Amino acid sequence: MVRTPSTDVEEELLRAAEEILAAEGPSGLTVRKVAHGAGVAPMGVYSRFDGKHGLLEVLFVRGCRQLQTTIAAAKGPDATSRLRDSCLRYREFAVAHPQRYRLMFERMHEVEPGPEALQEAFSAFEHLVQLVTMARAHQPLGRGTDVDVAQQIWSALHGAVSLELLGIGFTENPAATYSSLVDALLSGLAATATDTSLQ
Amino acid sequence: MVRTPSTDVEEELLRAAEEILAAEGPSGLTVRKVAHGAGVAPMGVYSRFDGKHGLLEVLFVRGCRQLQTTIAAAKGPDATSRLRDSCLRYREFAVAHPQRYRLMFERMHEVEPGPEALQEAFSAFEHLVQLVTMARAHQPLGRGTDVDVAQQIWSALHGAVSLELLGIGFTENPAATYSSLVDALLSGLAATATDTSLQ
DNA sequence: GGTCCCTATGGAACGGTGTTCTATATCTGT
DNA sequence: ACAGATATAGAACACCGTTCCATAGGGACC
Repeated sequence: MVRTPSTDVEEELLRAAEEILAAEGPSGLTVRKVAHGAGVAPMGVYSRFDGKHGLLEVLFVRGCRQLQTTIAAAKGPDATSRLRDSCLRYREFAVAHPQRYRLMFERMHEVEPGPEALQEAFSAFEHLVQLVTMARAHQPLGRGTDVDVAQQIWSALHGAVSLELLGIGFTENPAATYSSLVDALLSGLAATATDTSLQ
Repeated sequence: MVRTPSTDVEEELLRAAEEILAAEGPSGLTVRKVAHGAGVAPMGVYSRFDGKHGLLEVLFVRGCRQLQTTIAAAKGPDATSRLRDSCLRYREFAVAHPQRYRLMFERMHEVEPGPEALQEAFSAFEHLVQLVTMARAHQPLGRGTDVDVAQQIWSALHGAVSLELLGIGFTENPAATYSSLVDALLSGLAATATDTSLQ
């Protein structure tokens, strides 16, 4: 029924798209360039995906999974240190794949991820929530629900990474400043913790 | 020598641009729309400003000044509480003028502010640095230079605001989560402070 | 006041974008 | 081998920022 393509065009399009993204950034990601890189006419992007929007959505989901994988690899003797290690790996991912991070967050308005993409993609955030839950099992951490605390941590991480990628960081050693921020926030969350039984 | 324009076209263009920005967001800001709104041909944007880039740069500088004004209005009995109030006003500005904040940071790659725009515009950040300096005169606050600490604070504020404006905040009460984040970070900075004489 | 000239402007045109349409070439099933 | 469906290539469309150029308009001088 379904004609099997001679070459897997979808994979070729995604390969070309990620190559262009890494080389030229989100601005260079045009339908014509991606199609040309895959040896296909622009129409292929519409038959295989839902136009540029669908292509970007796939790249968005892929990026979120990579980010989750990076964070999930955090190691440490206890839950708190694993949470801290996850925070540090968050920046390492963004620094290692700046164009991908830009596409996912700075240019999220172009991606316009649908509910399914957001839901399935942001299990990365739920993983952070789990880290918070486990850390809270051993020590108090912040106010509000686990989601609230995870959101606060994510906010700080994203803000630091975002400003650094935007090039408007005024600090000399971004990694050290980032690390200090993580230490200060986690320390402050432990200090300002309240009863979590109400969550 | 210079022909005086019948109406101040520059002001009219900026008025139309800010009107469109507030109504439709950065995506709706097209040269043709702005020129039409000002009753001028698109060419006017190039004779009065340096094309769309120059127009966006002016909007960027204006936004930074508004942000600085908002933050500078912070009140409090001591420097620490003024710093905390400034942090809260930061979010209030973003929530009150979301499209402007988006243009300034989320779409900064379209604005491409030049060195002069960055220098004169980001005196807002220097104001934050001054707040940190004054707060540190009364209590220890964080590690590193005043700029380092200010950068950490700004990172957290921007990250929280950015995620909220992106619509990927999973918390129920964004204002409360934001306030908790500020409290936790300031508390943590005070707790993780080291000798600042090395700055 | 009349004339000339310069300048700023309006409108068309250009290259590029995402998207759509349609004729065609190709592959599948009989 | 043939008939039919299908995916594709290429042109076309609307929009974007930008540029070019003829022209209408006001300022300077007589």
